[in-house]
Amino acid sequence: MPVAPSAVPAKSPPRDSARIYSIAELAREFAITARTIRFYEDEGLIKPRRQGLTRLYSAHDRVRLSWILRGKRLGFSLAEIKELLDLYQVDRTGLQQLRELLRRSRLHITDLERKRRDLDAHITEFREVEAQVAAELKQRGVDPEND
Amino acid sequence: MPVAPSAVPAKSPPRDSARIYSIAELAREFAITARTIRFYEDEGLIKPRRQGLTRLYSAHDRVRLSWILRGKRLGFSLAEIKELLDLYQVDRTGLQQLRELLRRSRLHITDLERKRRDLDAHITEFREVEAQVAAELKQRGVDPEND
DNA sequence: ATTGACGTTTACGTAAACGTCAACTATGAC
DNA sequence: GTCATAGTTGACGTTTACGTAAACGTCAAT
Repeated sequence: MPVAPSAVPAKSPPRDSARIYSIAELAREFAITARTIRFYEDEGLIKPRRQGLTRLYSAHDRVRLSWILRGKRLGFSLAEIKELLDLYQVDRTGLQQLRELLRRSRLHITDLERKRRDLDAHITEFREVEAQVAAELKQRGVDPEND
Repeated sequence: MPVAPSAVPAKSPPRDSARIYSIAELAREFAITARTIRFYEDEGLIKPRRQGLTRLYSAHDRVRLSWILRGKRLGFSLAEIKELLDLYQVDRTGLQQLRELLRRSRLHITDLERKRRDLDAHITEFREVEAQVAAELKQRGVDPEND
C-alpha cells in the first residue's frame, strides 16, 4: 500500500529528520529484502510505526537499520546487535543500571578492540600479498595497474 | 589414540616449527571442539597429515587454524575464509594467475578497509557511550573505576 | 473492472556451522 | 585380557538468518 501523499498544497519539502520511508524504499536503499526488514522487526531490532497494517519507517528507524547492517558486516549476530542497540536505549536514571551500562559498554569495547587488532593484522598480511604479487608482475615487465 | 611419544632417549625439545599437535590439543588451545576442526577439514580448510586414521597437526596447520578463527571473528564465512587462504596457496608461476591473484587481493583489501571504517565508527560510538556514562556517574559522586 | 505495484500475515524450506550421539578402533596401563 | 583414554566415521539434530510461496488487502491508473 503506497503511503498516501497528503494533498495539502505546497507541502514543505520533507525535512530529512521528518521523512517517512516505506519498507520497499529502505529495502532498495540498503540492498536487502523487505522480508529481512520484517525479520529484524520480529527479532525486536526495529519497531516502525504502523498506519493500519502498513509499516512506516522514520529517519530514526532508518539509522537503526543501517546500524544493524554495519553490525552484521562486522560479524555480530542479530542477538549481539540487539544487545548493542539496547545500550543506547536503556534507562539511565537508576544508579545500578548506569553501572551495568558502563560495565557492558566496556566489555563491548574490549571485544571491538580485539576485532580491530584482528582486522589490522589481516589487512597488513593482504597488503603484503598484494605488494609481492605486484612486484613479481613488475619484474616480469607487466604493469600491475592496468587490469 | 594417543600419539605415541617415541621412546628415543633425550628427544630434542620439540622445536616449535617441528611440533606435532593432536586434535584434542588444538581444540583445547583454541577453545573449540574436535568436531569443529574435523568440520573445517571436511570443508577443505585444513589438511592434516594422517598416521593411520589419526590426524596429526603440524605447526603450520596450527597457524592455519588460528588464521581461520581470526577470520571468523571478523565475520567472514568459511567459504570466504577458504578463498582467502587460497590466496596464499595458489600457484604463482602463470602470468594470468598472478594477475588474477592481484585482482582478488585488491578486492579483499577493499572489503577489509570497509570493515575497518565500520569498526572505527563502532568503536568511536561506544567510547562515547562509555564516556557519557562515566561522566554521569562521576557527577553523582560515584567512582566509575571500582566495579 | 481489472491490472499492477506495493503492502500484509502465515507457514514451511534451506544453507551454514556446527552439536550430539552411536558404534567402532587402537594404544598404553594394569 | 580388559579397562581407560583418545581417536575415528557416519548420521541426525539444532540454531541462525533469512528465502519462498500462498493467499489476501488496497490504492492508482487504464
